[in-house]
Amino acid sequence: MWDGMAAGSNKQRRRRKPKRAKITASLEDDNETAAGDQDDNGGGGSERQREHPFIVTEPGEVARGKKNGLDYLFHLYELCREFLIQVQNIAKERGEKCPTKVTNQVFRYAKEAGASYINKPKMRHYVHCYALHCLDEEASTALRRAFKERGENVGAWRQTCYEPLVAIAARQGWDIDAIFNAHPRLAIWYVPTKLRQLCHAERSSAAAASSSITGGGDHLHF
Amino acid sequence: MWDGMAAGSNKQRRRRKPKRAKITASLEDDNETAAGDQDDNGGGGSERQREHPFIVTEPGEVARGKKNGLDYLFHLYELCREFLIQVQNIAKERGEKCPTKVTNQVFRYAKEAGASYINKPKMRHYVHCYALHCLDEEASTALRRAFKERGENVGAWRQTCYEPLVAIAARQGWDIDAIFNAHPRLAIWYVPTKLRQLCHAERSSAAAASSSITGGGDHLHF
DNA sequence: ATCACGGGCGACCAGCGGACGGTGAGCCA
DNA sequence: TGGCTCACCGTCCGCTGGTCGCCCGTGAT
Repeated sequence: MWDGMAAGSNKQRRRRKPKRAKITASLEDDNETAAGDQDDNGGGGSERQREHPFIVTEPGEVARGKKNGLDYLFHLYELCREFLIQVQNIAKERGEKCPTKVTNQVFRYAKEAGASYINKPKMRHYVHCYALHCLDEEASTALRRAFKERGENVGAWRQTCYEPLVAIAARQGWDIDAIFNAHPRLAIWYVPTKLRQLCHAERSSAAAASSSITGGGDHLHF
Repeated sequence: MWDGMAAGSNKQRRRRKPKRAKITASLEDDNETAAGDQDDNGGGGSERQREHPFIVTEPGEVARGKKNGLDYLFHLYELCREFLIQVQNIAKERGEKCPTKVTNQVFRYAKEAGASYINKPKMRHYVHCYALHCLDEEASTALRRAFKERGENVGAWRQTCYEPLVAIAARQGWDIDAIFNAHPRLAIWYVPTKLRQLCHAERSSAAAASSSITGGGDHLHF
């Protein structure tokens, strides 16, 4: 029910050139890659090319094997906030436009500062998961435990995070932007398109249901 | 002093193709072009192609000849606000991202709604003049009267509007963005780059002057 | 009628917010 | 060790915000 909605309705196909670059080489800093990361990275002189994939963990749990846990994911959002604050301070000092959100500029700054493990597609991908963590930590924790127990993968957990957020929006007049903006750590993140669409769709069907139940005087009122 | 600063410091030249299109034809609506406009538009069957240029007028004064007055200019800003509100209402209804500023989308909407006399370069050009009108109507009126009396052209008046705004910023901690955002009719307009630069330059030189006057303990403090 | 002035706004550009899906890391058998 | 699952993030795209200066309307002569 929370999957596939408003996902395939976009304009056209893209992606026409594979164009593999494959530069490799240029060994990175390599040391101290992740929060509480205890893996030895193999032991050869290889450089990390991607971050380890996330797995569903409960709060406080360290991910085993070549994986990262969700505490680390949420920690990345806090890091981005700190980079944003630095970018804001620099902008104010220079009398330039001061960003209020995590923009491309902030991702660029983070990369230049050596935080190469932060990138835009990843952060945008999990924004709503972080939102749930901010807005209802109890519910977030419960969901993490449930999905860990069932052995679900990260994609399944991520999809399911939409549901409680829409329920929160329902309780607060469906204004998901206002909900984000009211929370100091969340206000700096753009509301994900899909979350906004889900809220809108749910509001519409909720309104339709209630007007068909009340049975008149409310529907077709324009 | 208020002219030429930070104006020629940009990256490179542009404009490589004249490429005149010159479509002409396609007669427009033509009737009722401007607020209080009493001109007959020539009498032939010609269509208006540009708005009449602005001249410096005092409040309440109707521009003579083929000119528009400043009351009309400021009226355009109010119109844009109304178009923004309509765009916001449509966006909320559809569950789409809701603009808080006058964006390209709003200018496009205004044009589609028949307000072809509204366009982005014009509105952006005079934003700081409208800002002065909003923030200190007395000072704005005084400036208009002075420049009208002296027979100055619009460009000269426009340039001079920066000065009292920088003075206002000086009194309020130099935060021009905060000043714009605190005013409900101004908050929907982007702060012009040049105004921001002027505030920054003036703050810097004011700080330098005060630290050299106090004569020690305050300057070179980093 | 002609001319010089000056400013309106068409059209441009760097970079933005947003999205997709091919590599290739990773785990299990 | 081979295979196959799945998600990380390089790379794209439609636009945005911001700007410049050409063209021509305009009033004086």
